[in-house]
Amino acid sequence: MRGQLALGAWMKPSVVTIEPNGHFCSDCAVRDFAVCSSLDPAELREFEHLGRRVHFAASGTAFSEEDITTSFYNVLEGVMRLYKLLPDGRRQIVGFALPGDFLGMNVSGRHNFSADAIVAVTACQFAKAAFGRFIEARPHLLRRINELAIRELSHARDHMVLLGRRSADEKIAAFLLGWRERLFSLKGSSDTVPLPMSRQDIADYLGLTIETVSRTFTKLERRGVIEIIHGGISLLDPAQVEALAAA
Amino acid sequence: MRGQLALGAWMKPSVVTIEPNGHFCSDCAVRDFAVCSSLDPAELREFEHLGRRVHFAASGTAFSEEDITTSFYNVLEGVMRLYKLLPDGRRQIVGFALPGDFLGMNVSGRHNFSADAIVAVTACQFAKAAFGRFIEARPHLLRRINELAIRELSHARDHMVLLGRRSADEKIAAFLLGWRERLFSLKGSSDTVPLPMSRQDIADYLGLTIETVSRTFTKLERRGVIEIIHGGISLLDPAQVEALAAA
DNA sequence: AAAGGCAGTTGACGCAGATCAATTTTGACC
DNA sequence: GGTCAAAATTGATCTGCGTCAACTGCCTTT
Repeated sequence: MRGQLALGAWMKPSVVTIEPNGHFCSDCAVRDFAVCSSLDPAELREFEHLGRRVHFAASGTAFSEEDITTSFYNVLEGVMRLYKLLPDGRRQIVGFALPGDFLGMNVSGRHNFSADAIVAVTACQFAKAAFGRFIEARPHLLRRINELAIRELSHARDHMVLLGRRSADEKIAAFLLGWRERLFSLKGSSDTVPLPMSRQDIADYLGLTIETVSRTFTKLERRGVIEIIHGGISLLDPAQVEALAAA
Repeated sequence: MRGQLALGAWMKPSVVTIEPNGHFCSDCAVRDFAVCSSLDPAELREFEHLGRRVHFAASGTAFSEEDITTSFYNVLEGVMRLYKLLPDGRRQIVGFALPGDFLGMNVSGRHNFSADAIVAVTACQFAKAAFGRFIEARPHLLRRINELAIRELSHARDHMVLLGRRSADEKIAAFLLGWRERLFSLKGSSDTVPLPMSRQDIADYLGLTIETVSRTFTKLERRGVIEIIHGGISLLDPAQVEALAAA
Protein backbone atom coordinates (compact mmCIF):
# COMPACT_ATOMS: atom_id res chain seq x y z
CA MET A 1 0.00 0.00 0.00
CA ARG A 2 1.42 3.37 -0.96
CA GLY A 3 0.90 6.83 0.49
CA GLN A 4 0.67 9.80 -1.83
CA LEU A 5 2.21 13.12 -0.90
CA ALA A 6 2.60 16.32 -2.87
CA LEU A 7 6.01 17.68 -1.86
CA GLY A 8 6.15 21.42 -2.15
CA ALA A 9 3.07 22.42 -4.09
CA TRP A 10 4.84 25.70 -4.94
CA MET A 11 7.30 23.96 -7.21
CA LYS A 12 6.99 21.90 -10.34
CA PRO A 13 4.38 19.15 -9.98
CA SER A 14 6.56 16.55 -8.36
CA VAL A 15 4.71 13.69 -6.81
CA VAL A 16 6.56 11.76 -4.18
CA THR A 17 5.43 8.33 -3.22
CA ILE A 18 6.53 7.02 0.11
CA GLU A 19 6.81 3.43 1.12
CA PRO A 20 7.01 3.38 4.87
CA ASN A 21 8.23 -0.16 5.27
CA GLY A 22 8.77 -3.50 3.69
CA HIS A 23 12.33 -2.77 2.60
CA PHE A 24 15.58 -4.10 3.92
CA CYS A 25 19.03 -2.58 3.56
CA SER A 26 20.52 -6.04 3.45
CA ASP A 27 19.03 -6.74 0.05
CA CYS A 28 19.31 -3.19 -1.29
CA ALA A 29 20.66 -2.89 -4.82
CA VAL A 30 23.27 -0.30 -3.87
CA ARG A 31 24.24 -1.94 -0.57
CA ASP A 32 27.83 -2.60 -1.65
CA PHE A 33 28.87 0.73 -3.11
CA ALA A 34 26.74 3.44 -1.50
CA VAL A 35 27.45 5.15 1.82
CA CYS A 36 26.05 2.15 3.63
CA SER A 37 28.84 -0.11 2.40
CA SER A 38 30.75 1.00 5.48
CA LEU A 39 28.18 -0.42 7.89
CA ASP A 40 28.23 -3.90 9.44
CA PRO A 41 25.08 -6.06 9.54
CA ALA A 42 24.10 -4.92 13.04
CA GLU A 43 24.47 -1.25 12.17
CA LEU A 44 22.59 -1.86 8.97
CA ARG A 45 19.53 -3.02 10.85
CA GLU A 46 19.56 0.18 12.87
CA PHE A 47 20.23 2.21 9.75
CA GLU A 48 17.15 0.70 8.15
CA HIS A 49 14.88 2.62 10.49
CA LEU A 50 16.55 5.91 9.65
CA GLY A 51 15.75 6.04 5.98
CA ARG A 52 12.53 5.74 4.11
CA ARG A 53 12.08 5.01 0.46
CA VAL A 54 10.81 7.89 -1.68
CA HIS A 55 9.95 8.10 -5.37
CA PHE A 56 10.23 11.02 -7.72
CA ALA A 57 8.39 11.03 -11.02
CA ALA A 58 10.37 12.08 -14.10
CA SER A 59 11.18 15.82 -13.93
CA GLY A 60 10.11 15.97 -10.27
CA THR A 61 12.27 18.05 -7.93
CA ALA A 62 13.95 16.56 -4.86
CA PHE A 63 15.29 19.89 -3.60
CA SER A 64 16.28 23.31 -4.92
CA GLU A 65 19.36 25.42 -4.47
CA GLU A 66 19.21 27.60 -1.36
CA ASP A 67 16.56 25.40 0.23
CA ILE A 68 17.32 24.66 3.84
CA THR A 69 18.68 21.15 4.04
CA THR A 70 16.36 18.87 5.95
CA SER A 71 17.17 15.57 4.26
CA PHE A 72 19.95 13.63 2.64
CA TYR A 73 19.29 11.24 -0.21
CA ASN A 74 20.83 8.04 -1.35
CA VAL A 75 19.87 7.32 -4.95
CA LEU A 76 18.71 3.73 -5.44
CA GLU A 77 17.31 3.78 -8.95
CA GLY A 78 17.06 6.21 -11.85
CA VAL A 79 19.01 9.28 -12.90
CA MET A 80 18.94 12.83 -11.53
CA ARG A 81 20.34 16.11 -12.78
CA LEU A 82 22.13 18.39 -10.33
CA TYR A 83 22.27 21.98 -11.49
CA LYS A 84 22.67 25.62 -10.69
CA LEU A 85 20.85 28.54 -12.29
CA LEU A 86 21.98 32.10 -12.92
CA PRO A 87 19.44 34.85 -12.21
CA ASP A 88 18.68 35.22 -15.92
CA GLY A 89 17.93 31.53 -16.34
CA ARG A 90 21.20 30.22 -17.74
CA ARG A 91 21.71 26.75 -16.33
CA GLN A 92 24.81 24.72 -15.57
CA ILE A 93 24.37 21.06 -14.77
CA VAL A 94 27.10 20.24 -12.27
CA GLY A 95 26.56 16.50 -12.39
CA PHE A 96 24.22 13.59 -12.91
CA ALA A 97 23.37 11.37 -9.96
CA LEU A 98 23.10 7.62 -10.41
CA PRO A 99 22.29 4.75 -8.03
CA GLY A 100 24.73 4.77 -5.14
CA ASP A 101 25.22 8.54 -5.15
CA PHE A 102 24.71 10.38 -1.91
CA LEU A 103 23.15 13.86 -2.09
CA GLY A 104 22.68 16.75 0.25
CA MET A 105 25.95 17.27 2.13
CA ASN A 106 26.83 20.90 2.67
CA VAL A 107 28.40 23.21 5.19
CA SER A 108 25.99 26.14 5.08
CA GLY A 109 22.83 24.26 6.01
CA ARG A 110 21.41 25.03 2.58
CA HIS A 111 21.61 23.01 -0.60
CA ASN A 112 24.11 24.44 -3.04
CA PHE A 113 22.46 23.04 -6.13
CA SER A 114 19.05 21.84 -7.28
CA ALA A 115 18.28 18.22 -7.97
CA ASP A 116 15.54 16.73 -10.06
CA ALA A 117 14.66 13.42 -11.56
CA ILE A 118 15.37 12.79 -15.25
CA VAL A 119 13.57 9.46 -15.22
CA ALA A 120 11.56 7.97 -12.37
CA VAL A 121 13.81 7.86 -9.33
CA THR A 122 13.79 5.82 -6.17
CA ALA A 123 15.87 7.13 -3.29
CA CYS A 124 16.50 6.48 0.36
CA GLN A 125 15.69 9.64 2.31
CA PHE A 126 17.26 10.45 5.68
CA ALA A 127 16.27 13.22 8.05
CA LYS A 128 19.33 15.39 8.46
CA ALA A 129 19.24 15.51 12.26
CA ALA A 130 18.78 11.78 12.77
CA PHE A 131 21.41 10.98 10.18
CA GLY A 132 23.81 13.41 11.85
CA ARG A 133 23.29 11.70 15.17
CA PHE A 134 23.86 8.30 13.61
CA ILE A 135 27.16 9.40 12.08
CA GLU A 136 28.33 10.95 15.33
CA ALA A 137 29.19 7.61 16.86
CA ARG A 138 30.40 5.97 13.65
CA PRO A 139 33.64 7.37 12.29
CA HIS A 140 33.80 4.70 9.60
CA LEU A 141 30.58 6.03 8.09
CA LEU A 142 32.02 9.53 8.23
CA ARG A 143 35.14 8.24 6.52
CA ARG A 144 32.99 6.73 3.80
CA ILE A 145 31.12 9.99 3.28
CA ASN A 146 34.42 11.82 3.15
CA GLU A 147 35.66 9.39 0.56
CA LEU A 148 32.61 10.03 -1.61
CA ALA A 149 33.05 13.80 -1.24
CA ILE A 150 36.71 13.61 -2.25
CA ARG A 151 35.89 11.46 -5.25
CA GLU A 152 33.20 13.96 -6.22
CA LEU A 153 35.73 16.76 -5.90
CA SER A 154 38.05 14.97 -8.26
CA HIS A 155 35.25 14.62 -10.82
CA ALA A 156 34.43 18.29 -10.39
CA ARG A 157 38.01 19.25 -11.21
CA ASP A 158 38.04 17.04 -14.28
CA HIS A 159 34.86 18.72 -15.38
CA MET A 160 36.38 22.18 -14.91
CA VAL A 161 39.07 21.22 -17.40
CA LEU A 162 36.39 20.10 -19.83
CA LEU A 163 34.37 23.30 -19.43
CA GLY A 164 37.31 25.66 -19.54
CA ARG A 165 39.69 24.14 -22.03
CA ARG A 166 38.03 21.72 -24.41
CA SER A 167 36.41 22.20 -27.81
CA ALA A 168 32.83 21.14 -28.54
CA ASP A 169 34.00 17.92 -30.24
CA GLU A 170 36.22 17.05 -27.30
CA LYS A 171 33.45 17.82 -24.83
CA ILE A 172 31.02 15.50 -26.59
CA ALA A 173 33.55 12.71 -26.94
CA ALA A 174 34.69 13.01 -23.32
CA PHE A 175 31.08 13.07 -22.17
CA LEU A 176 30.18 9.87 -24.03
CA LEU A 177 33.21 8.07 -22.63
CA GLY A 178 32.72 9.39 -19.12
CA TRP A 179 29.05 8.47 -19.08
CA ARG A 180 29.79 5.01 -20.45
CA GLU A 181 32.42 4.60 -17.74
CA ARG A 182 29.94 5.51 -15.01
CA LEU A 183 27.33 3.13 -16.33
CA PHE A 184 29.98 0.45 -16.62
CA SER A 185 30.17 -0.05 -12.86
CA LEU A 186 26.38 -0.31 -12.71
CA LYS A 187 25.47 -2.28 -15.79
CA GLY A 188 28.69 -3.68 -17.15
CA SER A 189 30.60 -2.88 -20.30
CA SER A 190 28.86 -1.90 -23.51
CA ASP A 191 29.51 0.20 -26.59
CA THR A 192 25.86 1.19 -26.57
CA VAL A 193 25.50 4.18 -24.29
CA PRO A 194 21.98 4.96 -23.10
CA LEU A 195 21.34 8.69 -22.72
CA PRO A 196 18.27 9.19 -20.53
CA MET A 197 18.82 12.95 -20.41
CA SER A 198 17.68 15.43 -23.09
CA ARG A 199 19.93 17.29 -25.54
CA GLN A 200 19.32 20.38 -23.44
CA ASP A 201 20.63 18.58 -20.37
CA ILE A 202 23.73 17.48 -22.25
CA ALA A 203 24.26 21.02 -23.51
CA ASP A 204 23.91 22.49 -20.03
CA TYR A 205 26.31 19.91 -18.67
CA LEU A 206 28.97 20.62 -21.29
CA GLY A 207 28.61 24.38 -21.49
CA LEU A 208 27.26 24.26 -25.05
CA THR A 209 23.96 24.96 -26.82
CA ILE A 210 21.49 22.31 -27.81
CA GLU A 211 22.22 23.02 -31.51
CA THR A 212 25.95 22.43 -31.11
CA VAL A 213 25.30 19.16 -29.29
CA SER A 214 22.97 18.02 -32.04
CA ARG A 215 25.32 19.07 -34.84
CA THR A 216 28.30 17.39 -33.17
CA PHE A 217 26.41 14.12 -32.80
CA THR A 218 25.38 14.29 -36.45
CA LYS A 219 28.95 15.08 -37.52
CA LEU A 220 30.34 12.13 -35.61
CA GLU A 221 27.65 9.90 -37.03
CA ARG A 222 28.44 10.96 -40.59
CA ARG A 223 32.09 10.16 -39.94
CA GLY A 224 31.04 6.68 -38.86
CA VAL A 225 32.37 7.13 -35.32
CA ILE A 226 29.02 6.79 -33.56
CA GLU A 227 25.46 5.89 -34.37
CA ILE A 228 22.58 7.89 -32.99
CA ILE A 229 20.00 5.41 -31.75
CA HIS A 230 16.72 5.84 -29.95
CA GLY A 231 17.50 6.87 -26.38
CA GLY A 232 21.25 6.81 -26.76
CA ILE A 233 24.39 6.56 -28.79
CA SER A 234 26.22 3.54 -30.07
CA LEU A 235 30.00 3.82 -30.20
CA LEU A 236 30.92 2.29 -33.54
CA ASP A 237 34.60 3.20 -33.17
CA PRO A 238 35.41 3.66 -29.46
CA ALA A 239 39.12 4.16 -30.16
CA GLN A 240 38.29 7.07 -32.44
CA VAL A 241 36.04 8.58 -29.75
CA GLU A 242 38.89 8.33 -27.27
CA ALA A 243 41.24 10.03 -29.72
CA LEU A 244 38.71 12.85 -30.10
CA ALA A 245 38.41 13.29 -26.35
CA ALA A 246 42.11 14.22 -26.29
CA ALA A 247 42.99 12.66 -22.97
CA MET B 1 70.09 27.08 10.78
CA ARG B 2 68.31 25.91 7.66
CA GLY B 3 68.70 22.74 5.64
CA GLN B 4 68.62 22.95 1.87
CA LEU B 5 67.02 20.25 -0.23
CA ALA B 6 66.37 20.00 -3.92
CA LEU B 7 62.99 18.30 -4.21
CA GLY B 8 62.64 16.36 -7.42
CA ALA B 9 65.55 17.48 -9.61
CA TRP B 10 63.54 16.27 -12.60
CA MET B 11 61.02 19.01 -12.24
CA LYS B 12 61.21 22.76 -12.38
CA PRO B 13 63.97 24.10 -10.12
CA SER B 14 62.04 24.19 -6.91
CA VAL B 15 64.11 24.63 -3.81
CA VAL B 16 62.54 23.52 -0.58
CA THR B 17 63.91 24.77 2.68
CA ILE B 18 63.08 22.77 5.75
CA GLU B 19 63.03 24.06 9.26
CA PRO B 20 63.09 21.02 11.50
CA ASN B 21 62.04 22.74 14.70
CA GLY B 22 61.47 25.96 16.53
CA HIS B 23 57.80 26.25 15.55
CA PHE B 24 54.71 25.82 17.65
CA CYS B 25 51.19 25.12 16.43
CA SER B 26 49.83 27.18 19.29
CA ASP B 27 51.10 30.39 17.79
CA CYS B 28 50.60 29.42 14.15
CA ALA B 29 49.00 32.07 11.96
CA VAL B 30 46.37 29.71 10.59
CA ARG B 31 45.68 27.97 13.89
CA ASP B 32 42.07 29.08 14.06
CA PHE B 33 40.79 28.30 10.58
CA ALA B 34 42.95 25.51 9.15
CA VAL B 35 42.38 21.77 9.73
CA CYS B 36 44.02 22.09 13.13
CA SER B 37 41.22 24.32 14.44
CA SER B 38 39.49 21.10 15.45
CA LEU B 39 42.28 20.06 17.83
CA ASP B 40 42.45 20.82 21.54
CA PRO B 41 45.69 22.11 23.16
CA ALA B 42 46.86 18.64 24.19
CA GLU B 43 46.30 17.20 20.73
CA LEU B 44 47.98 20.20 19.22
CA ARG B 45 51.22 19.46 21.04
CA GLU B 46 51.19 15.96 19.63
CA PHE B 47 50.25 17.28 16.21
CA GLU B 48 53.26 19.57 16.30
CA HIS B 49 55.62 16.62 15.93
CA LEU B 50 53.78 15.33 12.90
CA GLY B 51 54.32 18.27 10.61
CA ARG B 52 57.39 20.08 9.53
CA ARG B 53 57.62 23.48 7.99
CA VAL B 54 58.64 23.61 4.33
CA HIS B 55 59.25 26.52 1.99
CA PHE B 56 58.70 26.72 -1.75
CA ALA B 57 60.30 29.45 -3.79
CA ALA B 58 58.09 31.29 -6.28
CA SER B 59 57.15 28.95 -9.17
CA GLY B 60 58.46 25.93 -7.24
CA THR B 61 56.38 22.74 -7.44
CA ALA B 62 54.98 21.05 -4.34
CA PHE B 63 53.60 18.04 -6.23
CA SER B 64 52.41 17.09 -9.69
CA GLU B 65 49.28 15.42 -10.95
CA GLU B 66 49.57 11.62 -10.93
CA ASP B 67 52.41 11.68 -8.41
CA ILE B 68 51.91 9.13 -5.67
CA THR B 69 50.70 10.98 -2.59
CA THR B 70 53.24 10.82 0.20
CA SER B 71 52.42 14.08 1.96
CA PHE B 72 49.61 16.44 2.79
CA TYR B 73 50.16 20.18 3.04
CA ASN B 74 48.68 22.90 5.10
CA VAL B 75 49.41 26.28 3.54
CA LEU B 76 50.66 28.81 6.10
CA GLU B 77 51.83 31.67 3.93
CA GLY B 78 51.79 32.63 0.26
CA VAL B 79 49.66 31.62 -2.71
CA MET B 80 49.69 28.46 -4.80
CA ARG B 81 48.08 27.54 -8.10
CA LEU B 82 46.39 24.16 -8.42
CA TYR B 83 46.05 23.01 -12.00
CA LYS B 84 45.57 20.23 -14.47
CA LEU B 85 47.17 19.90 -17.90
CA LEU B 86 45.87 18.33 -21.09
CA PRO B 87 48.36 16.25 -23.10
CA ASP B 88 48.85 19.08 -25.59
CA GLY B 89 49.70 21.59 -22.87
CA ARG B 90 46.39 23.34 -22.38
CA ARG B 91 46.09 24.20 -18.73
CA GLN B 92 43.14 24.65 -16.42
CA ILE B 93 43.75 26.14 -13.01
CA VAL B 94 41.23 24.49 -10.71
CA GLY B 95 41.90 26.76 -7.77
CA PHE B 96 44.28 28.96 -5.84
CA ALA B 97 45.43 27.89 -2.40
CA LEU B 98 45.81 30.43 0.37
CA PRO B 99 46.89 30.20 4.02
CA GLY B 100 44.65 27.74 5.85
CA ASP B 101 44.03 25.55 2.81
CA PHE B 102 44.69 21.86 3.14
CA LEU B 103 46.10 20.05 0.10
CA GLY B 104 46.62 16.48 -0.94
CA MET B 105 43.47 14.54 -0.05
CA ASN B 106 42.51 11.96 -2.63
CA VAL B 107 41.03 8.50 -2.95
CA SER B 108 43.33 6.98 -5.56
CA GLY B 109 46.60 7.43 -3.71
CA ARG B 110 47.75 9.84 -6.41
CA HIS B 111 47.40 13.58 -6.59
CA ASN B 112 44.69 14.64 -8.99
CA PHE B 113 46.18 18.04 -9.75
CA SER B 114 49.53 19.78 -9.68
CA ALA B 115 50.39 22.47 -7.18
CA ASP B 116 53.03 25.12 -7.37
CA ALA B 117 53.94 28.29 -5.59
CA ILE B 118 53.00 31.63 -7.17
CA VAL B 119 54.90 33.61 -4.58
CA ALA B 120 57.18 32.22 -1.85
CA VAL B 121 55.13 29.73 0.14
CA THR B 122 55.44 28.33 3.62
CA ALA B 123 53.53 25.17 4.37
CA CYS B 124 53.17 22.57 7.05
CA GLN B 125 53.99 19.17 5.56
CA PHE B 126 52.61 15.90 6.94
CA ALA B 127 53.69 12.40 6.00
CA LYS B 128 50.58 10.70 4.68
CA ALA B 129 50.93 7.55 6.77
CA ALA B 130 51.55 9.31 10.08
CA PHE B 131 48.77 11.80 9.41
CA GLY B 132 46.42 8.95 8.56
CA ARG B 133 47.21 7.26 11.85
CA PHE B 134 46.67 10.49 13.75
CA ILE B 135 43.22 10.99 12.19
CA GLU B 136 42.24 7.41 12.90
CA ALA B 137 41.60 8.09 16.56
CA ARG B 138 40.24 11.60 16.12
CA PRO B 139 36.85 11.77 14.43
CA HIS B 140 36.60 15.51 15.05
CA LEU B 141 39.67 16.07 12.86
CA LEU B 142 38.11 13.87 10.21
CA ARG B 143 34.94 15.91 10.48
CA ARG B 144 36.95 19.07 10.00
CA ILE B 145 38.65 17.65 6.91
CA ASN B 146 35.29 16.58 5.57
CA GLU B 147 33.96 20.06 6.14
CA LEU B 148 36.84 21.55 4.15
CA ALA B 149 36.29 19.05 1.32
CA ILE B 150 32.58 19.85 1.15
CA ARG B 151 33.27 23.58 1.10
CA GLU B 152 35.79 23.00 -1.67
CA LEU B 153 33.19 21.02 -3.58
CA SER B 154 30.77 23.89 -3.32
CA HIS B 155 33.40 26.28 -4.72
CA ALA B 156 34.13 23.84 -7.51
CA ARG B 157 30.46 23.83 -8.51
CA ASP B 158 30.30 27.59 -8.50
CA HIS B 159 33.34 27.63 -10.71
CA MET B 160 31.73 25.18 -13.14
CA VAL B 161 28.92 27.68 -13.62
CA LEU B 162 31.46 30.40 -14.30
CA LEU B 163 33.39 28.28 -16.80
CA GLY B 164 30.37 26.90 -18.60
CA ARG B 165 27.87 29.73 -18.62
CA ARG B 166 29.45 33.13 -18.15
CA SER B 167 30.82 35.68 -20.61
CA ALA B 168 34.37 37.03 -20.41
CA ASP B 169 33.23 40.23 -18.70
CA GLU B 170 31.24 38.28 -16.15
CA LYS B 171 34.13 35.91 -15.53
CA ILE B 172 36.53 38.76 -14.83
CA ALA B 173 34.08 40.58 -12.58
CA ALA B 174 33.18 37.42 -10.67
CA PHE B 175 36.86 36.57 -10.30
CA LEU B 176 37.75 39.96 -8.83
CA LEU B 177 34.88 39.78 -6.35
CA GLY B 178 35.58 36.16 -5.43
CA TRP B 179 39.26 36.79 -4.91
CA ARG B 180 38.56 39.86 -2.83
CA GLU B 181 36.14 37.82 -0.76
CA ARG B 182 38.75 35.15 -0.09
CA LEU B 183 41.35 37.71 0.91
CA PHE B 184 38.79 39.40 3.12
CA SER B 185 38.88 36.62 5.71
CA LEU B 186 42.67 36.78 5.73
CA LYS B 187 43.45 40.47 5.50
CA GLY B 188 40.21 42.28 6.09
CA SER B 189 38.05 44.28 3.73
CA SER B 190 39.53 46.40 0.97
CA ASP B 191 38.60 47.67 -2.46
CA THR B 192 42.20 47.21 -3.51
CA VAL B 193 42.60 43.63 -4.67
CA PRO B 194 46.17 42.33 -4.85
CA LEU B 195 46.69 39.88 -7.71
CA PRO B 196 49.87 37.91 -7.09
CA MET B 197 49.20 35.62 -10.05
CA SER B 198 50.07 36.38 -13.68
CA ARG B 199 47.57 37.23 -16.44
CA GLN B 200 48.22 33.75 -17.81
CA ASP B 201 47.19 32.26 -14.46
CA ILE B 202 44.01 34.32 -14.45
CA ALA B 203 43.26 33.28 -18.03
CA ASP B 204 43.81 29.61 -17.22
CA TYR B 205 41.59 29.92 -14.18
CA LEU B 206 38.74 31.55 -16.09
CA GLY B 207 38.95 29.53 -19.30
CA LEU B 208 40.05 32.54 -21.35
CA THR B 209 43.18 33.69 -23.16
CA ILE B 210 45.69 36.12 -21.74
CA GLU B 211 44.70 38.69 -24.39
CA THR B 212 41.04 38.58 -23.43
CA VAL B 213 41.92 39.02 -19.76
CA SER B 214 44.11 41.99 -20.57
CA ARG B 215 41.56 43.58 -22.87
CA THR B 216 38.75 43.12 -20.38
CA PHE B 217 40.76 44.76 -17.61
CA THR B 218 41.55 47.67 -19.91
CA LYS B 219 37.91 47.98 -20.94
CA LEU B 220 36.73 48.09 -17.33
CA GLU B 221 39.41 50.62 -16.50
CA ARG B 222 38.35 52.87 -19.38
CA ARG B 223 34.79 52.68 -18.11
CA GLY B 224 36.03 53.83 -14.73
CA VAL B 225 34.91 50.66 -12.97
CA ILE B 226 38.38 49.54 -11.88
CA GLU B 227 41.90 50.87 -11.88
CA ILE B 228 44.81 48.66 -12.89
CA ILE B 229 47.51 49.20 -10.32
CA HIS B 230 50.87 47.64 -9.75
CA GLY B 231 50.34 44.07 -8.59
CA GLY B 232 46.60 44.26 -8.51
CA ILE B 233 43.31 45.95 -9.27
CA SER B 234 41.51 48.68 -7.44
CA LEU B 235 37.72 48.49 -7.47
CA LEU B 236 36.64 52.07 -8.10
CA ASP B 237 32.98 51.10 -8.37
CA PRO B 238 32.39 47.79 -6.54
CA ALA B 239 28.63 47.94 -7.10
CA GLN B 240 29.20 48.15 -10.83
CA VAL B 241 31.56 45.17 -10.67
CA GLU B 242 28.90 43.20 -8.84
CA ALA B 243 26.34 44.12 -11.46
CA LEU B 244 28.72 42.89 -14.16
CA ALA B 245 29.25 39.58 -12.37
CA ALA B 246 25.54 38.87 -12.83
CA ALA B 247 24.98 37.09 -9.52
C1' DA C 1 -6.43 9.41 -38.18
C1' DA C 2 -6.17 14.22 -37.38
C1' DA C 3 -4.28 17.77 -34.47
C1' DG C 4 -1.20 19.76 -31.44
C1' DG C 5 3.11 19.99 -29.10
C1' DC C 6 7.58 19.17 -27.86
C1' DA C 7 12.35 17.32 -28.78
C1' DG C 8 15.57 17.14 -32.10
C1' DT C 9 17.77 18.42 -36.44
C1' DT C 10 19.39 21.45 -40.00
C1' DG C 11 20.66 25.83 -42.26
C1' DA C 12 22.07 30.77 -42.60
C1' DC C 13 24.32 34.24 -40.36
C1' DG C 14 26.69 36.94 -36.64
C1' DC C 15 29.73 37.80 -32.99
C1' DA C 16 32.53 36.96 -28.74
C1' DG C 17 36.59 35.59 -28.01
C1' DA C 18 40.68 33.13 -30.13
C1' DT C 19 44.69 33.65 -32.93
C1' DC C 20 48.48 36.00 -34.92
C1' DA C 21 51.53 39.74 -34.67
C1' DA C 22 53.65 43.84 -33.02
C1' DT C 23 54.77 47.00 -29.39
C1' DT C 24 55.35 48.59 -24.78
C1' DT C 25 56.19 47.87 -19.98
C1' DT C 26 58.33 45.69 -16.24
C1' DG C 27 61.74 43.63 -13.71
C1' DA C 28 66.14 41.16 -12.96
C1' DC C 29 70.96 41.30 -13.27
C1' DC C 30 75.35 43.19 -14.13
C1' DG D 1 72.05 53.24 -15.67
C1' DG D 2 72.16 49.76 -19.52
C1' DT D 3 70.94 45.24 -21.24
C1' DC D 4 68.03 41.59 -21.80
C1' DA D 5 64.03 38.57 -21.22
C1' DA D 6 59.58 37.89 -19.75
C1' DA D 7 54.98 39.84 -19.00
C1' DA D 8 51.48 42.71 -20.45
C1' DT D 9 49.06 45.46 -23.71
C1' DT D 10 47.14 46.61 -28.11
C1' DG D 11 45.67 45.94 -32.88
C1' DA D 12 44.08 43.24 -36.98
C1' DT D 13 41.97 39.29 -38.43
C1' DC D 14 39.80 34.82 -38.15
C1' DT D 15 36.68 31.17 -36.61
C1' DG D 16 34.05 28.07 -33.50
C1' DC D 17 30.16 28.25 -31.59
C1' DG D 18 25.99 30.90 -30.53
C1' DT D 19 21.72 32.88 -32.32
C1' DC D 20 17.73 32.92 -35.01
C1' DA D 21 14.64 30.50 -37.72
C1' DA D 22 12.58 26.84 -40.22
C1' DC D 23 11.53 22.13 -40.56
C1' DT D 24 10.93 17.08 -39.26
C1' DG D 25 9.46 13.33 -36.74
C1' DC D 26 7.55 11.30 -32.82
C1' DC D 27 4.26 11.01 -29.02
C1' DT D 28 -0.01 12.20 -26.87
C1' DT D 29 -4.81 13.48 -26.98
C1' DT D 30 -9.20 13.31 -28.76
